[in-house]
Amino acid sequence: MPNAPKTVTLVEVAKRAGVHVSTASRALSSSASGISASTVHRIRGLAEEMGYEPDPAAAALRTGRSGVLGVLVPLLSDYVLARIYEGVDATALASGYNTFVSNTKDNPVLRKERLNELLARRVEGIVLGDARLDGDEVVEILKRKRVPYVLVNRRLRGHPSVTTDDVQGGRLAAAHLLELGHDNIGIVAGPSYASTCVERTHGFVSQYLAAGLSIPDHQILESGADAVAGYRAGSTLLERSPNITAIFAINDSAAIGVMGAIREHGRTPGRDVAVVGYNDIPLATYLPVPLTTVRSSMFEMGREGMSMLLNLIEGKPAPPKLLPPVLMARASSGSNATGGR
Amino acid sequence: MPNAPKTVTLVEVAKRAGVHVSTASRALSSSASGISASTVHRIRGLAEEMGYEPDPAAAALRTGRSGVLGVLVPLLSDYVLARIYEGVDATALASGYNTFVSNTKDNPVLRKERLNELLARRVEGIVLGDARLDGDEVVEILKRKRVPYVLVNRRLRGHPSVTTDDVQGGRLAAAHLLELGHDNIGIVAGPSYASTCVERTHGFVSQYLAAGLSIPDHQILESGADAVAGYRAGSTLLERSPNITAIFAINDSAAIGVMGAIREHGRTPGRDVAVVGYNDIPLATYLPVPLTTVRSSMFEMGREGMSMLLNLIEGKPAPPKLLPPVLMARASSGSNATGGR
DNA sequence: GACTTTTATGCAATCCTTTGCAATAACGTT
DNA sequence: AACGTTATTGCAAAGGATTGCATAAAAGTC
Repeated sequence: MPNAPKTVTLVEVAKRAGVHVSTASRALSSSASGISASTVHRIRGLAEEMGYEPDPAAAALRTGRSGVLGVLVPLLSDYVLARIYEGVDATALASGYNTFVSNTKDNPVLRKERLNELLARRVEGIVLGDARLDGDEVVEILKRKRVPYVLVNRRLRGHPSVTTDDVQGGRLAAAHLLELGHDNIGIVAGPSYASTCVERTHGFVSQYLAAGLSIPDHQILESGADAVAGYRAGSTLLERSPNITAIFAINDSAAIGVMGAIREHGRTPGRDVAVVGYNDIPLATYLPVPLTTVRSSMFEMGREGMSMLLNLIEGKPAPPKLLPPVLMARASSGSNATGGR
Repeated sequence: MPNAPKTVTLVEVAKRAGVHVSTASRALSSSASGISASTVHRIRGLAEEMGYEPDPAAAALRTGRSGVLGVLVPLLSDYVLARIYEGVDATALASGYNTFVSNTKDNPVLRKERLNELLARRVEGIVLGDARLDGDEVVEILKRKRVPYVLVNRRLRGHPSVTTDDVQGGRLAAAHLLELGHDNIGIVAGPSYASTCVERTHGFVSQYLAAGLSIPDHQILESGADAVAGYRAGSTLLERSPNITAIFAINDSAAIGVMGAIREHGRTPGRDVAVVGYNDIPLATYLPVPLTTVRSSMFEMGREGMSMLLNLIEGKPAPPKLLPPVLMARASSGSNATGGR
């Protein structure tokens, strides 16, 4: 290597300071215990001046701590997950950790592959954004191997998690549509392996039941979670039951797809058919027909999830946490825009 | 530590195989040179069976290669950047690398901080998604320190990059609106430090000039790059010049904001005012008024950018690369939907 | 002032792989 | 049969930081 970057090592700093490496090491450690204030000051100054940066590989090798955490998400190009990850990563960085994030596309095979890559990298813990209700091998492996982990976005009974109170969110959406007098509802329910979708749908349905109204099974459509899926499910619903007056979609992307379907059926979202989404992605307000939706705190969820993981790593307990959702009423449900932007 | 995860080390594999660690190491390396086929087979089998995974820290310490690359982007929760990153990361994974990705929010101070974190982590190269035209300290540092890097999304003269041909993209948008007879145009031009925005605008304007039409300066608005910014700039344009018949926005998020502004001014996007965006994010087709836009290959850009970085790391040359944009005509420009979905 | 306690620093081992060099064994050649 | 090759494997050092233990110096005690 002709142009080796030649980084400064601790020995060089120590040599220059006229002390032993061990002294230099201690002086630079956060709890510079047993080192006189003057040498601490001197060495830190010298290290700074020489541009010394500890070699993470050497430190990891010695301490067994990689300083790296893993994050698995279904899809990072989904705003919701990206935003959660931003919260996760910001918090990790603030605590001196870095994160590896990987897409799993909700594919069980890919999930295990990605998990193994993370474990091979010796991550100290994992934030899991794609937990599955239908027998989640990944969480089982994590539990068995005693790797600290926290679920975000989706949750599983008996595992540490930070999620939105999705049952409550579903109820909010239902209460809103009930208040507007809708009694013939379609639901784009998303995939059945995602707790988010199941709980939102359940909350919605139970609120209607509480009002003495039931939603027929053929008007609750399992689906994907993106705009295309929303479009397809929306089309099916409108064809199957043309007299539906409102559609609840388990997230905003699907809701946007639903609006597209409504338009293609020659109707107008918000006037002819009410649409309610979930998450309140930033675009929601700015859509030609602003979207009524249930706001969830994505960034905060990531932040809290990472905090919980850091606690777990330190051996502290981590009770599951629910974040409260808020209804944002806008034009797509034909309501007077209470939520505003 | 009562519950140390006790990972299997190479010594244990070697001991169990009855060979020296060095033999085991060589047997497991991809080019198992100088080791008999039989022992290679035996040791690999044993390693697999024992669940051996090499310690990346130890390997990195010895070889000086961390196996990690860095990625800096303005904002990962922006679909465009997330999608580019997915391409980057997928390609890195396929080559045995992992990536650290960080948001810089287009903030110069944050950029330097994030860069230093990546360098402290000993990344072997960096993909930069947020290069700035107004004197980019980060690329200068990378160049000076001889850290391999590739620009994606935005480019800078004289630096390796993979970007969309944004001038051409701007031309396509302009040609489309010219064809539809629009001669009074507003432009939501985005930030002036981003080559994407500058080049798209320049391409657009030059195409109009070529057609003998000029666009007045006060109808070209510098702005942010998200929906809010698009909304604000759109509002300003519509108030300033009510007789504008078409607006070109430098990306789809801004375009969606513009459509919101148009609607709030009591007009209908696509009928009263044509809107053209850029990138063709998946939502674009499914909007209540489907968005005419210039498609760019985001995933591919990430993939190509990472390939180029890997080449650079191996010392191969890396000429800048331009990807061709494609116009997707939809309802927001009032055109008969040629582009389809 | 002799002795204990505290404070500050040095010593050396350790973490796990990788790799240049040495050594041995197997093979072929004339 | 003696010797040069080639094929395998072992040896040991290196890479950079951390940390328990030991030592030396300083401070404190009666």
